[in-house]
Amino acid sequence: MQFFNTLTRQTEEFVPQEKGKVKLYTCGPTVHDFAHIGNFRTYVFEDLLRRYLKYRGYQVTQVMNLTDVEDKIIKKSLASGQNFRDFTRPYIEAFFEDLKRLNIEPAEHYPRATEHVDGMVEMIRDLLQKGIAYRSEDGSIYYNIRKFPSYGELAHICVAELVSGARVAQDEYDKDSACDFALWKAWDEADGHVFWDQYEDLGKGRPGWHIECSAMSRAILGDSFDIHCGGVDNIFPHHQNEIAQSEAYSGKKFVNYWLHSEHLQVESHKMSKSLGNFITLRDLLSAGGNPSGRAYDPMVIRFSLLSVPYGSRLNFKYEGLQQDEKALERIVALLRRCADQCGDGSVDDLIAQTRADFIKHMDSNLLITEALAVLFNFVTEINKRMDAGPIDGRKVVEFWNEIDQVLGLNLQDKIQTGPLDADIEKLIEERQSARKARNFARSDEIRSQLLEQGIVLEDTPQGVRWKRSSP
RNA sequence: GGCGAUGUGGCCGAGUGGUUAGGCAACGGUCUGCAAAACCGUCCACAGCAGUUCGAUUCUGCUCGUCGCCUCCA
Repeated sequence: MQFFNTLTRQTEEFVPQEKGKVKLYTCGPTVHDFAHIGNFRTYVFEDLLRRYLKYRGYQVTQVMNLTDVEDKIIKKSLASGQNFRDFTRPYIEAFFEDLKRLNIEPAEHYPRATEHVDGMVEMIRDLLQKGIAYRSEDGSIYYNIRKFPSYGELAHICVAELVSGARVAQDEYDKDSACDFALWKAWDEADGHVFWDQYEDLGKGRPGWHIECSAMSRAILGDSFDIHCGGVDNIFPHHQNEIAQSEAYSGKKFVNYWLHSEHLQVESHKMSKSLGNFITLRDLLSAGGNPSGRAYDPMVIRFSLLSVPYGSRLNFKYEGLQQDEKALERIVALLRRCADQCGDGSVDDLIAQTRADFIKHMDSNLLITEALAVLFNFVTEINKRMDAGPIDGRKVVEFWNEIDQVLGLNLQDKIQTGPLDADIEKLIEERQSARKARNFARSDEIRSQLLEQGIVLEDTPQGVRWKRSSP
C-alpha cells in the first residue's frame, strides 16, 4: 500500500511501526459552529482511509480530537453570554449526529482539548526548561522556531522569507519572531471566564492552539505514530508547529506519514461565509436548506465527497449530487436484480478480478476514481451476464457488501424496500390482472397512480418489481 | 510580493509519448403491450502559442485562466 506523504512529497510504501497495526491521528473539528461539507470531505476521506486499512487487515487505532477551546469559541461564547462549555455542547452533539448520518465509523478516541490541559502543560514546561520556549513580557509563552532547525520543512516554507513576507503583520508582536507561536496565552479581559489558573509557574491563562494536538496524540498514541491526516490548510502552520513541539519534547520522529486532503470548492469558488456559499450537511439534508430546493440522501452526499481522490480539489455542485444519485441507483438496481437470481452461472472469476483491481487502485494512494471505474465496469459485466442467462446473484450481493465495508454506502439497505401498504399491494395485483387481460389502459393508469405515490413499477421476466422513486 | 497547484468532450472527473477511463446527460437501436431497468451504438476531448520528437493531450518554454498557502480555517 502506498501513500503520498506531504513530508517528503513522494509516494511511499506504507510500513507501520508495528506490524498489522496502524496508529492514526485525524484533526477534528473546532466546535464553534455546525461543520460544513468541506469539513466532511476531509472526515469522509479519513473514514475511507480507516475502512480501507481495516479491509486490508490492519488493526486501526484512530484518534480524532475535538477542539473545544480556542479564540473563536471564546469570542462567540462570550458574545452569547454562555459559559464556553455550554456554548460548545450542542455543536459537539451535532457533530456526532452528522458523522452518523454520513456513516462515518466512530474513531476509537475523541479526546477534548479541555481534558488534556495537564498534558499540554507538561510539554510546555519541558520546552521552557530546554530553552526552546520563552516567556514574553505579557506572560504568554512562545515557541522559538529558530531552535528547531527543520522548521518549515513540512510546508516547504523558508522561514527567513516568511518573516519578511508582505502579508505577515509585524506590528504589535510581543514575541521575538513573527512566526513564533503561542504555547500558552496569558489571560486578558477578552478571555472572560476562560482560563486555567492552577499552574502557578505558567500563570493564569489558556493553552495555545497547536499544543493540544501534540499533547493529545502523545497521550493516546505515544510520541511517535504512523499517520496524521487533516486538510491542506493545516499543513502550515498547525501541523508544522505540532512537529516542532512534539519532536523538541520527545526527541523522536513525530509522524511517519502525513496525508492531507485538498479543499472542497463550491461551483469552483472557495467556500466562505462572505461569498454566501457556505454549506453545512444540514443544509443538504433538508429541502428548504439549500438553493436546489431538494433534500438529499446522506449516502449520496457521502458518495459525492468520496468519489474524488482526496489529494484533488473537489468541485461541489448540486448538479453533481444529482448525477451521483443516478450513479448509485445504477448499483442499487443491479443489487436488486441480483438479489432474486439464484441461477448456476458462476461469477467467481469476475468477482476475483474485480476485487484484485479494486485493491490495486486503492493500494495506490486510495485512487478512488480508478477503483470506482472498476466497480462500474463490474456492474456492466454482471448485467450482461444476467441478460445472457441466470447467474448466482447472491454472490454478487455478497461481494458488494464486502466492498461496501470500504465505501460505507449501505446500498444493501436500499434493496430491502420494506413492506407496502395493503392498498398499494392490492393495486399492483389489480394491475397484473389487467395486464393479463390486456387491459393496458387500466394497467397504465394504475402505474401512473402509483408513481404519484412514489412507487416505480418495473415489469421483468421474473415478475413485477417495485422501488421507491428518488425524491 | 514569496511559494505552490491546476486547466481534459454538455457536466464531474482518471490516465497515457503512438492502443476504450468511469459516472451523469443527449441521440439512435435492441428488448417491452407501452414503459422502466438492462444491453449495443453515436457524440472520437485534452486552454492557447511555440519547441523537442517519426509522432504529444502526455516532455520543455511562454501566454492566458482558475485555485490555494504565506493570517483563524478541513
